[in-house]
Amino acid sequence: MSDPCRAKRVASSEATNDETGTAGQSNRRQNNRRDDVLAAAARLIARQGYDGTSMRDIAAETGMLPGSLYYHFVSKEELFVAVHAEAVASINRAVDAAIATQSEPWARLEAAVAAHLAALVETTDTVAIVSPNFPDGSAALNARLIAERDAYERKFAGLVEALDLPECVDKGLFRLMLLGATNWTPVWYRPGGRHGPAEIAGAFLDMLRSRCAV
Amino acid sequence: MSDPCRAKRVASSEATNDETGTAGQSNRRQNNRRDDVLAAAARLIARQGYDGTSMRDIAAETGMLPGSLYYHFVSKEELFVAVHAEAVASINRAVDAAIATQSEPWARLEAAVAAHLAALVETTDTVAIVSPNFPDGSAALNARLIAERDAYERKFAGLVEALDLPECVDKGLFRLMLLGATNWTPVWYRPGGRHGPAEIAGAFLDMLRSRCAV
DNA sequence: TGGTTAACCAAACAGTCGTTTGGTAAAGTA
DNA sequence: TACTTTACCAAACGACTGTTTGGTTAACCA
Repeated sequence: MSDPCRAKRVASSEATNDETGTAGQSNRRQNNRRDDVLAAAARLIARQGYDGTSMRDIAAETGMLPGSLYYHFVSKEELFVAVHAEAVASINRAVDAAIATQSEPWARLEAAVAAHLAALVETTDTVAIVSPNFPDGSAALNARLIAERDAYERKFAGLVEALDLPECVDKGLFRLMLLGATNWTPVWYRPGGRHGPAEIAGAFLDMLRSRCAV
Repeated sequence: MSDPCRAKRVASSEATNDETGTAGQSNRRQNNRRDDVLAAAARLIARQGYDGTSMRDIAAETGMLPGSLYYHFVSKEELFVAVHAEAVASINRAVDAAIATQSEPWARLEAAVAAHLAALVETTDTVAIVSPNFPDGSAALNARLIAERDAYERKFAGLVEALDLPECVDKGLFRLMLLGATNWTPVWYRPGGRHGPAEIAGAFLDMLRSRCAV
C-alpha cells in the first residue's frame, strides 16, 4: 500500500529544514533547476494526476535523472506539497487582482469566481488545487494541504459575508454551493464550448442573486 | 505508464462475450463469488480510489488469491467498469424511487437531488460514481464510463425541463450548477455535521428556486 | 460411473515504483 | 592554489504492480 521508508524520511526532513516554501530562500547558484522541476511536476500532475505521474516522468520532462530529484525534494509527497503551495499562491494572486477591480459586493464575488474558474480551466501548468485528487496518503499530509487552502477559502467566506443576504439564507451553504459548482466545472468544461469562465461565473451568480438583489 | 498486454486481452474479451453487464446472465453454480469480488472492489475503490486499490487488496478482501480474480474479470479496468455499472444502476434505482414519491416538479427535483446526495455520502459500498476519479486510462474506457452516466444525467435534464423556469435562465447551466454543487458536497461533507443530505438538497434548491417560484 | 467444466489455488513473470548510494565535474571560498 | 559545497549522474535495491500459467477440486451432466 505505502512504502515503509516514507515516515522516516519525512520526519528527518521536518527536523532539519522546511523545503516546502513556495520559493527557495536563496538560489545558491545560477543554474539551479529546482523551479524547473516544480514547473514540470505541476504540468504533469495537472494532466495525469498524482498517482499517474511518476518521478521518472518528472525527471524526463526536466531533462534530469530520477535520482537527481531527491537533491531538491526529500520525497514525492514533499514535491507535491511544494507544487500545491505554489498553485495556491498563484490562484490567490489571480483572485486578489480580480477582486481589486470591483467595489460592489456582488461584482467582487463574481470577479473572484471568474478568476478562480479561469485558473482551473485555462492554466495547464498549474494544478487544479481545489481538486480532491491529492495523494491518498497520510492524514498528516492531508491536514497540511487543507490548511494551505483554508486562507483561500476564508477569502470567499469574506466576500459572501459582505453580500447582505437575507436571514433565511445560510451563508455557509451559499458559499459551499457556489464554490462546489465552480470546482466541479472542469469536469464538464470543454475549451471550445459555448461558455467561457466569465460567462459561467456570471450565470452562476445570476441564478443565486435573484432572491437578494435590490 | 501502461502495460503492453492490456490491448490484446480487452480485444479478446470483447470478441468472446461481454462480461461488463450489471448482472451475470446466469450464475452457473451456487457458490459463485463474482458478486463478492464486485462488492469488495466497490468498497475498496470508494475508500481508496482506483489507483490506490490493488488487485491483491481486492482478492484479500474477498478471501481469494490475486490470480483468481482473472477468472471473473479479464483485467482491472474491466472490473472497474463492472463496479461502475453496478453503482450507476444502484443510484438510478434510488433516485427513481425518490422521484416517484413526489408530483410537483420542484419537489421531484429536490427528492432526486436528496437521493443522489444520500447515495454519495452515506453508502460506503458504492463507489462515488460521479467522481472524476476513474482511471486515467484510454479514451475508449472513459467514453464507456461517460456513456453509462449519460442516461442518468438525462434524467436530471428532464426534471429541470419540467420546472417552468423563466427564459433568462439557461437550463443547461442550471442543471450543471445544481449537480456540480451536489457532486462536490462529499469533499466537505462530514457525517456528524449539522446538515444531512436532505437538508443540503433543500437548501441548494431554495437558493435556486427564488427567482422562479410562483 | 465417467467425463466435462466451473471455480478456484499456487507460484511465478516482467515491469514499474519511489528511493538510495556512491561518485564527479564545476562553482564558490579561503 | 587548496578546500568545500553545489548540483547533479550512473546504477542499483527492494517492494509492489497487473497479469499469466499450470495444476486441482468439486460440482454438474450423460
